[in-house]
Amino acid sequence: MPKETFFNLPEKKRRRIIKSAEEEFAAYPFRQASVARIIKRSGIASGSFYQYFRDKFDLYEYITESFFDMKLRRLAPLISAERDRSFFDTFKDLYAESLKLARENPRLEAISGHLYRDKELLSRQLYGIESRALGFYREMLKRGIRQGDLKKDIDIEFTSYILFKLGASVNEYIMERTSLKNWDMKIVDRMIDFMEDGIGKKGDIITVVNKNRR
Amino acid sequence: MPKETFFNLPEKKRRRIIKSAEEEFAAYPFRQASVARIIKRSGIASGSFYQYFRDKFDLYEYITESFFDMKLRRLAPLISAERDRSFFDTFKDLYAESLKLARENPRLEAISGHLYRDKELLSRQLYGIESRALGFYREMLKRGIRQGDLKKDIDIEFTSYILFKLGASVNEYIMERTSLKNWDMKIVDRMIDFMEDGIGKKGDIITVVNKNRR
DNA sequence: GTTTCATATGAATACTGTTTCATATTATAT
DNA sequence: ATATAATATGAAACAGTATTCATATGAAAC
Repeated sequence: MPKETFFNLPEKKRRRIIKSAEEEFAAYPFRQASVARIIKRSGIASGSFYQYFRDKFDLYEYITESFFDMKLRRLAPLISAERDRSFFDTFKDLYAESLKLARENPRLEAISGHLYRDKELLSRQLYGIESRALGFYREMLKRGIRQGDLKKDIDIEFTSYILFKLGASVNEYIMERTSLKNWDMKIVDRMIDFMEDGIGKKGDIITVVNKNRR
Repeated sequence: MPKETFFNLPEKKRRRIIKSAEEEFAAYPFRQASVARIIKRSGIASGSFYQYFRDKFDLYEYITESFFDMKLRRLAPLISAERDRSFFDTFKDLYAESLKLARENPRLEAISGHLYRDKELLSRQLYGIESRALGFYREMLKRGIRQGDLKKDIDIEFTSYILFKLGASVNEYIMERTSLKNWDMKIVDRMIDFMEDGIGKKGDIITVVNKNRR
């Protein structure tokens, strides 16, 4: 947490500092990001920086935590049990929303892109992002099985890990390409098809649709 | 490429240097790996280091390239067209072999683990590891479709990317856990099931097995 | 024994990095 | 107007980093 001094600052100055920091952390992973450059860009003295923040990580943590908080606030309503959507539809909703969020905040998205590639950072307790996300997927999978949307013999531990990583990869895939109209969601659909049915060609199949499928 | 001086060295010394370097690059990603520590551990003078290698990257490149060369030599026979194995069986063979390789060379495996997380390093021409691997998956997919093992409407570009990332993730998953007997291959089977059929529960299905399926 | 060549050495160089600290400035309260 | 507290400042300290270079050592050649 930044020091009180930082929060006492006039908003304009505070915003300028945060913006400079976001730019820096978007351009470079944490370790390569330079306090010196953040200072230069935001036009404050190096001494001041340490009046506002304990150290580089303090600022980094503040920025990323804020972003994840916002993300969680936006995604939480989508998994509410009352919505009565199938596992895969919920998954799609979550994806649509988090892609929208990413497009609205490309800087923050770039920052968390770096974060996801940094093992050491990922496992620092305060975040526990990886384990939080895994827990989240685990619960979704359990519900999916209860609802009859998923095979009931899947390895939850393994599958939650795979979905977590798959999600990050698809995100990267989309972010690295320019966005044409509706293109993002086409990719998401492809991923969900992949998750749901795989890529294997079955024999010639006659399917008797399960009645209570949502 | 290391300088000639390096290759003129007595084998024992050469091996000691390489071992120290491997330990360093296994413990730290490239940028954090320290030439000073490699020097200390291998007991050579800092000046000598630069008699042997152009710079830190020269040594790093030498180590990683050697590893990938070996890997390729071991995997290449498995994709020979004469083997007449299905797409998924080939995939499994490749996985089994590269896991064996990883278990035999944990240090080298750790090094390439770091490498896969480093975007900048991954895209340096000399490697082009990512694009090489993607090309490899692309060809496998095309053949899988020709053989009738895969759905014919898959997006090859997207799917090869996904398989590449999925492979790396599963590798990580396995490497992070202690190896019980046959446990590795159980995980690989799970991944292949996931790839082939997905996790979605179909309706009650009657399958008419396709006769020319291998 | 002397010359020649390859190799070995570690102090010195030339950074870039974060963080501290004593001091100056400004704002607030009395 | 004075005292007190909060904030601003940039030089300096400190801890690294990779790399260079002049010199020393050792081995082989003549």
